[in-house]
Amino acid sequence: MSTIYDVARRAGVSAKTVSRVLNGDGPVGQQTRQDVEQAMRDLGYVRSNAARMMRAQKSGIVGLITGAISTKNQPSTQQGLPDLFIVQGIQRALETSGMTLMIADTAGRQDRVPHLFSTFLSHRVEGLIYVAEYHQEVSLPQISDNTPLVLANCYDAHGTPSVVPDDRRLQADLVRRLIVAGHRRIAYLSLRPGMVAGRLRSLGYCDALQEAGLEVDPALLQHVDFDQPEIGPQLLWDTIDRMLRLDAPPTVLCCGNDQMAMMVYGILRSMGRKVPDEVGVAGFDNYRAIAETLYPPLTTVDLPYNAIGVRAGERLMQLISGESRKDRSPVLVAGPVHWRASVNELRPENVVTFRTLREEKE
Amino acid sequence: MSTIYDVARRAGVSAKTVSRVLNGDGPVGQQTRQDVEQAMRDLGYVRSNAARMMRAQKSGIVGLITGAISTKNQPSTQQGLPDLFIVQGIQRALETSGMTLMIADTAGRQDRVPHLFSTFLSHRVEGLIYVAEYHQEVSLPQISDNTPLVLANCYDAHGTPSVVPDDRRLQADLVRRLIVAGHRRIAYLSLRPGMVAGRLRSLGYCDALQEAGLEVDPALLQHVDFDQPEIGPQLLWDTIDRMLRLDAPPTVLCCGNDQMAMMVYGILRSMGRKVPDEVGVAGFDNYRAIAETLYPPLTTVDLPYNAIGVRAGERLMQLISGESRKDRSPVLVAGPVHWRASVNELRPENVVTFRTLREEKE
DNA sequence: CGGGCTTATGACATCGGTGACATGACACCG
DNA sequence: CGGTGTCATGTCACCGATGTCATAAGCCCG
Repeated sequence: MSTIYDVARRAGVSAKTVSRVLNGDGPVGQQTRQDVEQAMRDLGYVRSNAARMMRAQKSGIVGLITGAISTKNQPSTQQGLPDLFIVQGIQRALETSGMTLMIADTAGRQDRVPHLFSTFLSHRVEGLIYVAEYHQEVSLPQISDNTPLVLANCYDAHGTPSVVPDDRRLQADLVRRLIVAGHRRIAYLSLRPGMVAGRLRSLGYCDALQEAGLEVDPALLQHVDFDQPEIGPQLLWDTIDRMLRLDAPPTVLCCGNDQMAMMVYGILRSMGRKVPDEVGVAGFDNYRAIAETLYPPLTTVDLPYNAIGVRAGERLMQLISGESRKDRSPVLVAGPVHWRASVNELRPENVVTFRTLREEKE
Repeated sequence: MSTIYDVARRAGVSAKTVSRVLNGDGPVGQQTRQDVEQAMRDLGYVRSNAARMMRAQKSGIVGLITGAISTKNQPSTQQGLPDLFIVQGIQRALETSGMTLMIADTAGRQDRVPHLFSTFLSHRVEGLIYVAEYHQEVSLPQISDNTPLVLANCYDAHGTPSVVPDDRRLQADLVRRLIVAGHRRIAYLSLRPGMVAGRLRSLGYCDALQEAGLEVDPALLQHVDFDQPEIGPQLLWDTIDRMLRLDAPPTVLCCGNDQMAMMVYGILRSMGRKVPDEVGVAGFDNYRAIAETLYPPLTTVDLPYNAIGVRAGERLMQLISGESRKDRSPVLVAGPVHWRASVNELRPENVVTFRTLREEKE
């Protein structure tokens, strides 16, 4: 691989002049510039980042740590997929700034994180992003150095800058939309409350009902460990069966996520219930491979992992450039509701806008 | 960030001695070693890769180019997901060798590839891997340099080392297993023949039938553009309807991939056909989020993207270390059949082993 | 026409780590 | 006891790009 010296020799100038052409700093004569550029082309010259960075003390590298890539095919759940979208968003955000992304993977072992941090520091990364597989609280080793760190899809107790999905608001938005469509008996099949997302989404469900002046019926708010290896489908079956036998059964089942919704489709059909005519189904995530391919397509809400990545990337760039080191509050990201054929709009006379509902209430 | 000189001063030795401790090359006295290690700990020293590489002319970095991360959420299909598993596999393979992975994304624009190559070369990567979103032939710009390149999930016309899924064999394995289960009328709903995978899988289907002495009935081998935006489901519906109305209808529908199988589930149910009792369904990919969550769970074959990544990583390491530069044939990767509840084993009297079938034939 | 200014270019040191080589202190051996 | 080998450590140059300062030519202006 050729160096500026090779280029300099070939162009008959000094190395410094080549450097000037490369960086456009000092003045360079018209002819000289052309000669140098020609020489670079002839030699297929590519500038060495390592040497460059040694002087500048800037690597142009951002480190990304994730469990995404490896934990994902162990559990059968879809979990871990999101990180990839987040990673994509981060890439997009960094692209603009000319940073290169270096990715490392915990391979599912949290204890490797310190080692990965260290590897990144040896590359003198200018910033770090930690991406979690699902919305959660994490506890990372202190990075001694003053390398900025941003958490994506997670947060910690020290107030490290973070970007997380606004699960509560998203679920509320979806439920509001169901209410607008005329639904009043809305069931919620929640994820384990041990999961942050499960808790927040349940809260969002309650928010929307209360805003509309509807009561939260405990019989319609159940959590189901649907992804338990053997018993999961059975638990889900039982819960749905119980709900549908209520005197006032739900007209729509809100599921903790799209994957649960897919399982619910199968169960409802095995029960002989038609979706959406007998009962509607809604998901969460807008996991398109599922939501759009299911029959009928699934009404769900977009958890914009991409946007989370973009925001995390932007946040990091701010920190690197020294701006806004102060702002400590986590960034919340939301997305749109996708209304598809899995939920009916109820008969017009029942359909009132949300606004109307609130006005009635007042 | 501290340097070896800082460490050296603190430990009261020369920089070279610190270097020796770091690399364990020359001999170092017991006490000296301890002093140096202590000093490194005190200062939180992390060695600079840039400086190290300038001397050694080794970056310890491997470049990875993929469209995976960005093209994936544009089309609604599941396409692009595989790359992530491949990336994971590559990570695993490189981990052992201490290489760091640098990832760049085409952001869906093929024309950015040359630029990405150049960025990587400026980091003096020791090797490159190009990962395609789906099994295909690609045509990449020549990398002038002698940096080794491995193609994963794709191949080119120049015989660049590559690792691809053995679609033909995988499909044949699955169909063989169906035959062992007693099925004789096996339909194949193929992906577009424009796709490499579609062609190869169809061939594999034929292979298995022919091996078993069964005839390939053109009425049972159809290709369906199931992921066409509007008409896809309709096309699929028509094709299945036609097949099921045959005098000798198929007992099992083999789908081009798991996503098509998911759609087929919905269609069969809307037709009032029970899976697996009236007709079986089989997929391809073992896309677990779908295959295991569908009800009933889907019989499919594992397209081991992970393994493709691992093999690609290993192949690259071989090339970097100079071994086996000669071997030009692509590496084919296969995986196991996953037998689940979506296909029945037919009545015992019909069930003959594959071996028996062949023997009968002879 | 000489001083001051701009433009174009080069010489050299420097970043942090490591290879090549040198040095000094012992130990071992004939 | 001198020669030879081994161990522990240091000195110095060098990798490639770039910041600092120097130099040289050309030009403007009083």
